[in-house]
Amino acid sequence: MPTHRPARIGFLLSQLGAHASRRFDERVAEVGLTAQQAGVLRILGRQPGVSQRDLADRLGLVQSRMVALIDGLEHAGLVARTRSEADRRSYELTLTHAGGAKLRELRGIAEVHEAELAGSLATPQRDELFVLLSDLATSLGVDAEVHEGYRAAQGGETSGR
Amino acid sequence: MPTHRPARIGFLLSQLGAHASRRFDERVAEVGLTAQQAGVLRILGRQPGVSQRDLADRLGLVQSRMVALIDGLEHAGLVARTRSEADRRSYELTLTHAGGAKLRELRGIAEVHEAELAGSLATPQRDELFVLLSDLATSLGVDAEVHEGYRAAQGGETSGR
DNA sequence: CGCAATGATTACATCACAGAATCATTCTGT
DNA sequence: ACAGAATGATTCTGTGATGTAATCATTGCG
Repeated sequence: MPTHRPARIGFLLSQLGAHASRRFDERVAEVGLTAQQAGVLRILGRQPGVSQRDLADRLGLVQSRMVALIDGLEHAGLVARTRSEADRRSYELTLTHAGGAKLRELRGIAEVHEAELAGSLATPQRDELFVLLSDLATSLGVDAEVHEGYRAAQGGETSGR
Repeated sequence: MPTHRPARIGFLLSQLGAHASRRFDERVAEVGLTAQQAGVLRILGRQPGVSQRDLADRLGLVQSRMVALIDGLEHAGLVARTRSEADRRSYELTLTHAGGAKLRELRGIAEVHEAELAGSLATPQRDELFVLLSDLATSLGVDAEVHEGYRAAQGGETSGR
């Protein structure tokens, strides 16, 4: 056995990723949103006017799922559907005024979330960790923009957990 | 805004954790298991004779879920149920011979998995990352043993993705 | 001895999600 | 300009994962 150190990094990433996701879910739930909805608001904040199709691709889910997702945001008054004049099959989705306010609120949440997660590390370590994780994401092709599903990962990892 | 660097570490952890979990799922699926089942085998390998109740607590799921989980492993001939003599309500779960073999197979998978994930980092960086993640896990109370669910985290994180 | 607590099990409800079919609209080739 | 393919949104339906409550046998405590 050449590399006999157990497979810990994969295990830790799974654990910490699950933890980070769960905590984030809880925080956004406190302002009445799901993480998916938060993702929609984020994208619309940076790129108003995208279609449901675009959104679905970006967030890594199917079109049909997007319908109910946008329905919820529309009923909550955070997102507006406008028929595109260029292509009347599609909508141009935009944030309402309330949607913009909610997005700013979410950014505050993200900062608190970050502080909770990385707050125990001293600044140099935090920077170092950021660099290492970024490198990893790049070499693994984990794109910040295109999201690739995210299913359960119960009990796994074999050599840890 | 004091810390104006966007909340990237939480985001990266979620992304990379999802990626790691998904890839691990795929790999264990190739040997006919789910990640949950792999988790059961791992624990039984280190601690034979535990009950379904113990297992459920350790893996962070409910008792009722454990029934079908063990059923599958039992039918596959990897795990054996034996009535406990001390407490005849519960079972003592153990790995069969085939279960032990499967566990060794899983350990090989975990090594390949680790190599895929962390392989792009040079050894010193990999060690550094391991230390940082371990510190994080410790200070966040993310225990390697007690697993805390793991639900979807679609589209979230607000300031990235 | 009798009642509360506990392990395993079953039955039931719910929820997220994917996939197929549908409808309106747009695009493409000729 | 027109017929057929492609595309965006929507609806419907099936499936799988999971939690909760009820049930049964057994144990432990007073």
